[in-house]
Amino acid sequence: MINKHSPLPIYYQLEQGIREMIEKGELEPGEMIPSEREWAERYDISRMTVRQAINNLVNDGYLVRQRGKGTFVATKKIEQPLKGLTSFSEDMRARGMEPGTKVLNFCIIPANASLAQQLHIQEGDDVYEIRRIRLADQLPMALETAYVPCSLVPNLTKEIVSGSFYEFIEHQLGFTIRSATQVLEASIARKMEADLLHIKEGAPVLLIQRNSYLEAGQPLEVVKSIYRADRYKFMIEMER
Amino acid sequence: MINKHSPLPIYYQLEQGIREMIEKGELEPGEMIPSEREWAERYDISRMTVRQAINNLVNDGYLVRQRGKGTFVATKKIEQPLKGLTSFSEDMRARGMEPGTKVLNFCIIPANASLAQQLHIQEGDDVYEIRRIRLADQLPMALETAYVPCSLVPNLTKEIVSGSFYEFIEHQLGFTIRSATQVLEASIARKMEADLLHIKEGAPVLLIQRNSYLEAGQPLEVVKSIYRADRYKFMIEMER
DNA sequence: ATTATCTAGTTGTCTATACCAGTTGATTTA
DNA sequence: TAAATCAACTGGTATAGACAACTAGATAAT
Repeated sequence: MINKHSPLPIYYQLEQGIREMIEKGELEPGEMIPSEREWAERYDISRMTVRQAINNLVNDGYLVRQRGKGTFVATKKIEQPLKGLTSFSEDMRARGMEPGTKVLNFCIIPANASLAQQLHIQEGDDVYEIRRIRLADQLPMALETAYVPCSLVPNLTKEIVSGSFYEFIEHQLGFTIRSATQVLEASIARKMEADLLHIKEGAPVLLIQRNSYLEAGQPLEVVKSIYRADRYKFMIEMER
Repeated sequence: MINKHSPLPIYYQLEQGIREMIEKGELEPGEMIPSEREWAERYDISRMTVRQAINNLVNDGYLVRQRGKGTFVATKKIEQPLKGLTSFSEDMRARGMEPGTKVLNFCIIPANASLAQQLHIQEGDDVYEIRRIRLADQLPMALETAYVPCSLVPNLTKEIVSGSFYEFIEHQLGFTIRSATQVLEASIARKMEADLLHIKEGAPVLLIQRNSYLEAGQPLEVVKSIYRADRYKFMIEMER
């Protein structure tokens, strides 16, 4: 595994070797790998050199160190849980409520500078503006305004957005949403929003902006939502 | 900057010191920092020890190495939109602000039913109750109440929680936080909270409850925070 | 003037060694 | 039997030194 006369650094050769063993399953998750001193002796190299290899693998999440015990193959590769990346409809069903939609407005407008930048299009390009009230068990839950480039979805209709937009995107168009960023912020309801959500002016609301991206990082949509704070909590699980 | 007889590792002291210099602007982005040999000579420590400190800062995105030329302050701080788990201190630093803490209250109380259930302990078992004001650039950012089982951290002191509790947990105790759940909710500030946060009664606030778990799923803490909505947005990135 | 070389600086790699600190299980002691 | 001690492991921190690879600027040779 180690060639001292290779132009490649020794620590790098060892690092690659161990990584390969993990990926091939020769070292199983949770298994203890040979100790640092053992590697050093086996290949007649310095323990510090072994540490450099192992350090890199620990930083990459392949290995976990435990002082006094040993170094172990990480049980889970550092991967983001896809939890939380759900549509409004799925979200509501998961909460045991029946999702619903009322379309307030469906039109095509030219993108302003901010939208254009976020959607990776030119300022002035056509985008759909979709304003909807999202219901849960027939009661208002959120006010939602979505912006989608017309070029991506040329044949969008008001009928489609009356149901689940995500289901249409994923099942009819075959697009896959790869990633999303969400920004959450607390605020208080203004008069118009309060009326639509059936709450009082000044009542707390949760603002959520979601930007969704397809495979190659292509932006699909920008969605700004206003949730009733008395009915909605945002929950997220994180692992590392 | 370096105290050789401190219980804290030398490389760690240096790492903190350099990070501070960057954050305070004493070292500007793009600027070359003193060479490894220079640090070593200045504090009479080994160059390898200096390298360990610098390595960590490079991994954290604070510094960039250039072989043959030197080591430089990174031009752009990697904006890490809470991709993983970060402490309040890390979070604030990532936002370019200086974290701070003011301990309001530090005491031991018996766990009520809800806490006991969440922390996997018996009702009535001792837990620390730590109430702190978290500052960002010397201004109140959040009001935080943490509950930690005394059995897990028998020797917690007010001094420790005046700094970064997470750093203590991970560095001193060797615990690793494996996962966490967070629940976010919008609300409005009550009188007392408003006073402590220097905002008006009725102003919007973001409530965040975080439950953190160690390796085997052992609950470490329950933290309830109240963030000023005018200063704090919660951002999350998701992939699948 | 241009080119080549040298030199002094940087980081990168590697060694051999030392001791500290935590874990575990065997051994001794009470 | 139970508790305390010990010994042999583990990774964590730190040292001093060596040479390689690379960079930039000064110097020498053409």
